[in-house]
Amino acid sequence: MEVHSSTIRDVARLADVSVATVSRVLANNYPVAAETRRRVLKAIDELNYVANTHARALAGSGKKTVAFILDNVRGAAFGDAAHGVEQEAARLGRLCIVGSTQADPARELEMLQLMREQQAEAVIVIGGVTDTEEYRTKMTAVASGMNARGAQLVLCGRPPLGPDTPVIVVESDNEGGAYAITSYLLAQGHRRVLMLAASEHHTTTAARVKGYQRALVDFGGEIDSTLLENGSFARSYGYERTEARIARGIDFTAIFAASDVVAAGAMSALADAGLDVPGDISVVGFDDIALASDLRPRLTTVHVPYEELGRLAVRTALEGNKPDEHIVLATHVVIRDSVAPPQKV
Amino acid sequence: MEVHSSTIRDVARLADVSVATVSRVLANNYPVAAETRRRVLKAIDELNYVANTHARALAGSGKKTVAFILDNVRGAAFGDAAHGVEQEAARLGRLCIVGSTQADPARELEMLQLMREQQAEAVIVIGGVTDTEEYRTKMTAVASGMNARGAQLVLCGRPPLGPDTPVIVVESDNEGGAYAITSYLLAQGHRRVLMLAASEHHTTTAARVKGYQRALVDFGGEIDSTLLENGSFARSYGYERTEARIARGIDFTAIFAASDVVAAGAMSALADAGLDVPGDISVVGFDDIALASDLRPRLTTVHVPYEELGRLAVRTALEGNKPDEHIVLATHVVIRDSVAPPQKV
DNA sequence: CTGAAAGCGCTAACAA
DNA sequence: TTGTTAGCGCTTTCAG
Repeated sequence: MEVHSSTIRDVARLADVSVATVSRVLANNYPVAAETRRRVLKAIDELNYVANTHARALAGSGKKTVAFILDNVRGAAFGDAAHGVEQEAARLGRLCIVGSTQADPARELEMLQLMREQQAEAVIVIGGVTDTEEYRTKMTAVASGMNARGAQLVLCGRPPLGPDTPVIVVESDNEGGAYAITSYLLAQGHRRVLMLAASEHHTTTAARVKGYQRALVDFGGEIDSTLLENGSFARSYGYERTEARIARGIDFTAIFAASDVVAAGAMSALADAGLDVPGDISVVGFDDIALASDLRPRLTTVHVPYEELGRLAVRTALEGNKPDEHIVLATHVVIRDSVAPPQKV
Repeated sequence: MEVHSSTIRDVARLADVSVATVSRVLANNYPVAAETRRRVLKAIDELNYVANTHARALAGSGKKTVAFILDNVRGAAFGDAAHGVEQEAARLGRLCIVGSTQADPARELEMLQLMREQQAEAVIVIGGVTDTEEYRTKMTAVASGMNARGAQLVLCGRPPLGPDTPVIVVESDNEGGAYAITSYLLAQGHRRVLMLAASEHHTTTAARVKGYQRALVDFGGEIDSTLLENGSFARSYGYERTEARIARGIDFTAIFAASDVVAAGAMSALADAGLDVPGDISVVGFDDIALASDLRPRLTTVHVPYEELGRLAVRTALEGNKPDEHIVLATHVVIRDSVAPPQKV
């Protein structure tokens, strides 16, 4: 039952004016006699007329739109970033289009293309990525293509592509945060810190691992590769890997989880094994999502300003003037209750 | 630096064919000589051509879109629903547009209008609402208006508007869930259950309060209005109100928070006051978001299938055939560790 | 203050 | 297999 919806012409006919006049009362940007305006408004109301954005956009007017693409709308961290994007876009009078990719690179490219077709003024890609040659090539092409038609690609929480690529990058200092929290653990006396990292070539994880290792080295220790686990950002990974390490014999005094969610899983496994945090084992996370303060003990972690990241991504794209700006937001350690000096052996 | 982006005509010129031919290779729905196709593809590539969705939509083709509107992208529960919507929309080949309203009714109406202008095939409004006469009137008008032009309004997690209104409703059984979990508390021996509800006329809260009170009455008890608090769905409300009640003297043995997030706040206040859960006070929540299993003790709560709610909203709107279907998904109690029989006095 | 008419970029008959 | 052309619904000069 495809109903023929009423157009501006129907309104014009009913109000007995020209379409131009209707357009003018709609846009409210041109003098129209009060009586005429009234008639037009009445007709609009009677016909339940709703303007067609597509026609408007084609004719060169209409609201601009901002698009954002993320792995998954659910993740608390990305949810915060999405919120920042949405907020700022609304503030600047833009509409938002979203797409999620389930971490599938092919789907990411597909969404990117879709967003470009939508004539998005800016497309914001949120979250880390597995860095491959192919990814860089394709993304660089997208960036140039968008730039050529006056649109802007923004990488949010992901490193730059390379020199001279017209892409705005807004990320947080993952390496610095990891360095800081590892140092904190070290300063408390821990020497064997198990790191529960995500997949190896994922940019976010890579930076966090790098900070962790740099702290270890700077502190005069060495890097024990058996203390570095690779997996994912899932809670279940934190739980299972911790459980397995416990079963194999505990050869660490602290756990550095690459995300708060993974930390939650680890803490849960520790509790199930009858181990006390931080009495027996200390645990730290990364992200500082709301969950961190609800865990018991409350989780010591690295704060990442996700919402601000999202807001800045939009603002820089829409109001900035450099198509290749690179912003790095600071992260900082938030000390709560999940760390204590290691037990005497 | 508004760059003139290339159009289908530019491609046609470069490939030395007509625009129709270009359109045909793009749509891939009509025979085109291999050699011609190759030339066109090459031209597209060279010009970095991206089709214009608006023009496509106007000409009567193009991807359909589904829009969804929620209070706030951050909330875990709504995030799950949003995820369901996004997933299902993608599966059915639709693009998603989002808007958030910050619980401002005026903004909700505004977004609704915007979504309609976008020619959204379905507009899904997620989350409860403060039920007023004005809300019903306006929403009913929107529903009819959309229906008249073949679009569908869907209320997700919000009750129906009234008879004969062409709006699909997909909600969960809030009253039943509240009844069940209150009964559970009662069966454990609790008689004085403090309910931390949100704002009074909010549909979601109202249903939960109703279930709570019905259980009380069915169990032969009476309703003590001093045990019903009204506030919001915020964590801070849970914390502060609990803190205040403790200070005033504890006259309850269990707390029923209207959401898990509020329960988290309450548990935190309890812990800070040196009270043990469930030793001293039992606590239950509502929603069963991921947080519930991370709290210590793990929270006994009512499971609400948010993601499924979102998925169903899309599916029913796009594939259903009744423009006024009303679906109610069951909820159920998830027993974890936050409830114990009340202490002997 | 109002109207007529020329597009915006694309699709889909209809011709060839 | 390819080209020509008439719109899709709206905005916006340019003329009254």
